[in-house]
Amino acid sequence: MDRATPIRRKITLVDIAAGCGVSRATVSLVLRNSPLVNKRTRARVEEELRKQGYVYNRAAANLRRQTSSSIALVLNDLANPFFAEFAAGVDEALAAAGFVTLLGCTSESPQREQAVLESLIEHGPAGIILSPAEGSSAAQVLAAVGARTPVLLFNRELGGDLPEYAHWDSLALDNRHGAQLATEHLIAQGHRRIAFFGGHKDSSSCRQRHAGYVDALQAAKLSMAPSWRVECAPTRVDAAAATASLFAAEPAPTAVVCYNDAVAMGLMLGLNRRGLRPGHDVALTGFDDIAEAALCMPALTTLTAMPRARGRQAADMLLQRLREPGAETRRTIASVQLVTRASSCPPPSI
Amino acid sequence: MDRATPIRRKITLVDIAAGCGVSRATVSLVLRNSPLVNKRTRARVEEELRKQGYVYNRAAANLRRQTSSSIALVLNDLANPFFAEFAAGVDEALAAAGFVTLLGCTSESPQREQAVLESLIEHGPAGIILSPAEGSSAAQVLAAVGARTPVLLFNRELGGDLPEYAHWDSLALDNRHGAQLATEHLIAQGHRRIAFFGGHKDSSSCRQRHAGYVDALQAAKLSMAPSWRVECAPTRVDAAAATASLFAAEPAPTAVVCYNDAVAMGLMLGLNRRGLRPGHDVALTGFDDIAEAALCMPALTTLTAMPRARGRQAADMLLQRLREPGAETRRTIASVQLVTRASSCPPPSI
DNA sequence: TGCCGCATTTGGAACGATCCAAATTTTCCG
DNA sequence: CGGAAAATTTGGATCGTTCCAAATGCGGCA
Repeated sequence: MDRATPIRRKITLVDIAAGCGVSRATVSLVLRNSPLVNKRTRARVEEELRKQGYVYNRAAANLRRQTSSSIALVLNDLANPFFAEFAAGVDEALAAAGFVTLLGCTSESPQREQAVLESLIEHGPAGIILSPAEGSSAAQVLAAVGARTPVLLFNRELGGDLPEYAHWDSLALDNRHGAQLATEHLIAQGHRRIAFFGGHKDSSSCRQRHAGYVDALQAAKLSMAPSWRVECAPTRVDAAAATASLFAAEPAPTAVVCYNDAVAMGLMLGLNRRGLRPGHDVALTGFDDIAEAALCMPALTTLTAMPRARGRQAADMLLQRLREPGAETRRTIASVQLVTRASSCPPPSI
Repeated sequence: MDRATPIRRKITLVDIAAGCGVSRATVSLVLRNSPLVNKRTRARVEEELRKQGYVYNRAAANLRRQTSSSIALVLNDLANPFFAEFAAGVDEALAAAGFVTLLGCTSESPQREQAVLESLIEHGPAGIILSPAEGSSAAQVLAAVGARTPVLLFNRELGGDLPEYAHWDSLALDNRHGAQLATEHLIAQGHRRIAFFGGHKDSSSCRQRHAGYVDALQAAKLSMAPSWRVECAPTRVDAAAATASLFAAEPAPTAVVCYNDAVAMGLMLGLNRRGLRPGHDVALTGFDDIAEAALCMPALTTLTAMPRARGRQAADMLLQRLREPGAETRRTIASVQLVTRASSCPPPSI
């Protein structure tokens, strides 16, 4: 049976031109809404476009015009709800500006990051939004993407220095001030023995958050004990396992500023296992305001960075850079907001 | 100082060819690792490529070869952790196969879905992985993408019928069997009055899950009361608000099979407000195994679909389709697994 | 020396769009 | 009606790569 198949070879400008007796150039003008073409010609061409089911070949156009209509978004961890929201925001803003998003995930591995960037750059994105993998270095990223493509760094700093000709914009969260807000809030609740829990010292965001915590304690003239600074991987399981170290020495803290929400959740688990009720016997705060923060028992006091808005902002910053390649480098720090919930209770003794 | 600026115009094959005195064609052969070129020539060319910092222009190559190296991934809701994990899995498998992921989010709007598909298709993806927005119809999607590009439908069915020439593969979850497993588990725990809570009847996944619930009840010769079937939007707030309907008539259920985890979380909230302790006075189960399911109090018994593995599977199915365009349409149903946690307690009276 | 076969290299056309300068048609006005 | 100005259309070159048929160089052998 020789039933007509609707899957035919690709329709191009030439087919349309032939179909309605004009030249390629005219069809091209119609496609781009040029005011040059005659109304009646335009109507004829548009009819033919519809009839033949033409689809524009943006790759060919980009090749000829030396332009690009894509932006690469390279994330260290898409499965993290914070970055998923961020990605949704980026895509939203890019789509609105007529760009498409090329996605790449690095799973926190600098090697994969390098490979992903090398692969994406071959597709000629107009720019790159990069949330670096932990341990990724400026030299490495520069080698992969070259100096032609503008990069916007999100959330983390790169190790090592960039040569001065690579002026990369960045968008970071106000980690320091955020942690300070959380700590001040706990102090205001009446706590005097406050620990900082989770994260690794070699992560820039962890250092910054810890610094904010120290700021607040010093401003309130409160002291810290060495056992009140516990490092662990920023995951629930690790945090749950590390809980014991907090209570290794006397006096134990009555409140804990956690590196992030995941760590805080793990700590809740760990506290429960020790027979301590989080939000009752021990106060705690997180960072990120992931969805479960509002839901867990007790609901978690945390800092929200509004990741979707940050995604839109990152996209807008990069688009702005494309518009003005020569403008001065921008290093934006987005403020974060304290969301007070049940977990940051006053100390039990009061 | 006339320090060389690393930002120059784009380096092409011609630059390399000129730089080491061979022809374009030879350089092209080197790039594609052709065995035709002489060893010494290859070495010379590769040196020059390195020296000039050449980057391959895949778009130009794709244009010439009539190929594509991208796959579009269109999701109804990237902010949902389930889809974020799925996307990470898709990207992982595509990257391994040398493809890049073009991302598109539709925010559950068929209109945006149409727009997103129309935009992405202009970039000429080799195929599309689509998790349709609620209410999206086959005709609409077909109009946007045409019949030339293979589509893999994930998770949901499209409204309306596809013409037979558009043979689209699909990957769905075994909603029916999953809900049946959950219901059987509750029956095994001793429950006799079991409700089905949440979701909309016009959603295919909700119908399927409800069917599995009915299967289990009928197999156990248990009856259902009309008030034990409550519809609500699949969000926490709506579910919390709808809780009262479950207890509108006597006798009230002792266990509840929820449409998904979000609904289950909302129900927990609603129960708490009524002074009922979920996982104690009322047993419940969810669906999806989102991250908070393991964390909430009580931890939620639910069904896991292993979204990252599903993402890899979806990508592999589509890649397989690209390899064999003529192969028979595949409609795969991925099994789901029951994860038993504290929320599915025995009835209080036992 | 001349010819063959093998290994290697090459120039021109092509992919599907856009740019541009020039050609063609239409409109307007004396 | 003629001719200039305006409006519209057009063919050829081009973007960076790959394909292809043909050219080149070289060693071996009669």
